[in-house]
Amino acid sequence: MTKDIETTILKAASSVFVKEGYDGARMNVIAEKAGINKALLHYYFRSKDHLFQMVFERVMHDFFSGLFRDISVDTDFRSYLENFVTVYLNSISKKPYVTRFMIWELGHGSGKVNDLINRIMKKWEMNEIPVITAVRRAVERGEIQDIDPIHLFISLIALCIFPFAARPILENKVEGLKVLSKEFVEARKEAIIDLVWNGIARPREV
Amino acid sequence: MTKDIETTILKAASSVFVKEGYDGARMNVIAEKAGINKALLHYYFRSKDHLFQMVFERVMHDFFSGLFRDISVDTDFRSYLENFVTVYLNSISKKPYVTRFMIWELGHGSGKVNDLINRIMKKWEMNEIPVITAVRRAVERGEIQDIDPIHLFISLIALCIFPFAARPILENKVEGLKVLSKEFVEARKEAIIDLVWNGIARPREV
DNA sequence: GTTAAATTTGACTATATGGTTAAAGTGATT
DNA sequence: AATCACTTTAACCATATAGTCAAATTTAAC
Repeated sequence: MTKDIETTILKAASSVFVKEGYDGARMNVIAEKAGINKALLHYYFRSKDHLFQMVFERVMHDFFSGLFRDISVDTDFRSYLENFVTVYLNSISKKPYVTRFMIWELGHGSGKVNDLINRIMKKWEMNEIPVITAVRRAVERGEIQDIDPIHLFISLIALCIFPFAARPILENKVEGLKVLSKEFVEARKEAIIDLVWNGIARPREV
Repeated sequence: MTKDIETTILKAASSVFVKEGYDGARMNVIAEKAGINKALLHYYFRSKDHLFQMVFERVMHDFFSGLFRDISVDTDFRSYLENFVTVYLNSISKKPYVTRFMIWELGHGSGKVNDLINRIMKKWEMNEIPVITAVRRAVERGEIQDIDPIHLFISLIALCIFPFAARPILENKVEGLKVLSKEFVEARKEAIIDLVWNGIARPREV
């Protein structure tokens, strides 16, 4: 039952890394949590670095490959937008620890995430980020205004991921806000789609 | 010249903490950079923790108090929006290391930032985040649609800060993108204001 | 110019922690 | 039951690094 103990370790390591960060994580804590001792940890995963690599890879690959699969549909842009936002928010709210890893990465040069994204894109034979392609096409088709695809791409990701990344601050400052609650996530979907599609200027509404 | 050497140390510490993060930073490197030795560092700033606290406080207080001052104007919402985006992007692009500290904080419970924001708000006698107030009023005045102020607040911050936070990833994936360049910052301002105000839907444009 | 206080240093300590090792246990295969 | 590979452990090691300290040096006060 080698497979079993390895996944046990990976899960234990995952939870510790998410909670404490890479530097904060202690190998003996991980071992303890996995019900084994430190030497065994090094027997299965050569080093802390290597173990982290495995955990990180597993979590991120899982997340991104699912995401890339689900947003690569070719429809009219309004539907694309709705699908993108829904998929992104569902994914991230189901696995909020992904943002923890993202944040850790951003503080450490982001090499791993960049590699990972490049690998996935190569595997799926994309030579451009799908959102950017979708925006470009929508503009060409005249479905939406002449928007810079890169800025819209940045904006979409920002609108989706930010509440989860900044959760500790938001929940402290906004009374009663629960970012991970189903209510918030649903409201957020609508808010984003509405904002992006319609803006806030008054006239359009009546 | 005590004051002088203290600020010298703070600057050196600041640059090291920004580059290496708290855990990555080494006291002897900071000392070296400040042109003194380790013992002196502890003579002036009791401990690493304490030193970091000082640096963090200085940087963040500087940033936030400037920001809060400059966005607390009461005008029509279109002007408010333009001013907010301009001020935010100018501030953050001038001091990109602030995002590093933010990111560090997000990975460590965010207690310090929360305290700081609370302190500043108390000092300025705010009992609500100014953006939220501004949105609420604009809705009441009928200047903009009936938007949830909290979501718009979240969206605005997200749109502004995200490119700087995710800079390493964005610059890797988007050929030639230089987030800190004047051109990008200016383009970003326009993109945000335009998106928020008008959305992307086709009809309005002609 | 002597004394005292503040400042500065090199050398040291304590400790946390990632990693190693040698020996022992376990179980399948013959 | 002997062999052999795989698994597990307790005890140990090496090292990085925050923090200390007693002595030396500079500065200020009289």
